[in-house]
Amino acid sequence: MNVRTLCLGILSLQEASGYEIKKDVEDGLFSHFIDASFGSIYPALTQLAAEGYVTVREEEQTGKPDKKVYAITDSGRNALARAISVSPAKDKYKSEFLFQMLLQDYLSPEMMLVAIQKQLNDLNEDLGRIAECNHEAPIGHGSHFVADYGNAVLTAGVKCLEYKKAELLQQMAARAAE
Amino acid sequence: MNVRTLCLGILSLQEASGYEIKKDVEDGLFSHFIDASFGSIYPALTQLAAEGYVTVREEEQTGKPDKKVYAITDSGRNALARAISVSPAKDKYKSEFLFQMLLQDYLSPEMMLVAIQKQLNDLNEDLGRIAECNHEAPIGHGSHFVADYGNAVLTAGVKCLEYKKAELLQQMAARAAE
DNA sequence: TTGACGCTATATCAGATTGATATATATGCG
DNA sequence: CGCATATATATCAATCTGATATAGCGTCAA
Repeated sequence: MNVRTLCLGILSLQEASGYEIKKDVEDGLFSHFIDASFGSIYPALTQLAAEGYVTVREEEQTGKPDKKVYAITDSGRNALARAISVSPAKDKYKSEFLFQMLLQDYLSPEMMLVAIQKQLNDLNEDLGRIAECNHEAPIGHGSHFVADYGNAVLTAGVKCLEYKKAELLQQMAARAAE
Repeated sequence: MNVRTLCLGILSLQEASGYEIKKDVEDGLFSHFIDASFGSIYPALTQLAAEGYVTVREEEQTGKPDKKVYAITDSGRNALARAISVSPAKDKYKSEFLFQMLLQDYLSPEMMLVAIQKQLNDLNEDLGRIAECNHEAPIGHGSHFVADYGNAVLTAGVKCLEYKKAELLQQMAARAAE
């Protein structure tokens, strides 16, 4: 799935500017399972507009710079329906943290502890974002589904890491006592 | 973290050809949290060799084509230690499946069921790969750490989806009974 | 024995994407 | 006024993916 389809999907839920789409995938409903940068979002919106899948409207704002608000068209909804009907690609999970942990022989216990703590913070931040989004603006059944899945997976990660952290602290204490 | 560092990390555990590195990230120890294609692995190895971080040796095989076996050098180990000492980037998780589920209004219940079942299969395949790898070739503490984390997270995903699947089947049965 | 298929193995490249950078408007703070 | 921060759009080099090409070798059936 490319960024064009992603934008169509978000615009099918609500009109938005490029900046707002970026916020959705960074802090919003989509943040824990989608990623996209300005460098792909803005060209995608331009292209979608050229293809007639979205309309643009310049909107003046008070206290903020003007923005371009994009809205999906019927033609865009059809294209979206076609795009998400094909069997989706397998999930991709990339973790530099786990890469570090696999190569832990190159790390001091102190550095491992820092890395684990950072990962715990990241996971808890994601959990917080999910809680906030689902409280503020749940969108149909879909948002509960992805929130439940996200909570389940992230909570399991936290639990596992809390255990690993305790184990490590115990080892460090034992070594210090020698 | 780029593919060059990834290759150095794998080569720090064992010598390998480009093809074998690809297998490691596709079916092996790294499969559930790393991704890399031939198009990035082969150029990375060529570059690492040019920089003196790895050595190459052509190896003839019986019953298979020849291969180029890469081995890490001391200079490469230093570069690796430097690279993994910097705080790792945040995990990236991309899920077209969750994107589909968020936009489930565009999907029939039957299509949702197919998607959920496919996701369950994918998760269980990953769990199978982890079990196999850890049984066959555990590499120090690191591989237990990543296996435990992967098991925890993937199992939580399976559990959540089994529940969602049952819920959906119940709804479909109720609708059919009307 | 031929040829179709699959696995091993390396290589290349167009197209997509990232991450950084540039530019601009507006607000608030000392 | 300068500085920081948030909003907003845009661009681009470097990187990476996904597809494709090429080739050696084994197996198995026609």
